[in-house]
Amino acid sequence: MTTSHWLVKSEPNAYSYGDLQRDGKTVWDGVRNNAAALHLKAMRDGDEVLFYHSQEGLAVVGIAKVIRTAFPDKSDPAGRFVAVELAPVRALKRPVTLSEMKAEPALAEMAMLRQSRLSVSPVSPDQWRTILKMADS
DNA sequence: GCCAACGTTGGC
DNA sequence: GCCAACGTTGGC
Repeated sequence: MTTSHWLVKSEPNAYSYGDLQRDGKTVWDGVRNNAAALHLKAMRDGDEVLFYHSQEGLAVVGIAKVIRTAFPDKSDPAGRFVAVELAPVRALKRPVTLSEMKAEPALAEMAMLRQSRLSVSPVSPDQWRTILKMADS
């Protein structure tokens, strides 16, 4: 079975990568965008996820993994959206900032750069490798 | 704080 | 079913 790679955004003052490390795992709910929800549904157990801090930090700071695939998001009264569960893997040795990512030609096609408001987006194997290299991790 | 991008809502 | 108005996200 092949694993895929993803990127999720979170405002660190709402929920940071440090919070995920402290908690050990978390329910990734509250996504209210159809494109993002499709990506959540495509996640498989063990898929690895870049954790990006939006608003403050503006950088990929760590790696998480999917430990529970999509299930109904209890915080959605209409019952249309889904959540997954994530656990921390490791913090990056060095955060990779948005400006570095924008300056890297290998990342020009990255979904999160092309559509800045998308809170859950796919990451190709090449993009994944590039970002880890930029993080020295 | 401002504004661009983009999704959603509601009048017609 | 179209499209203008409005709300939200997120970078600057």
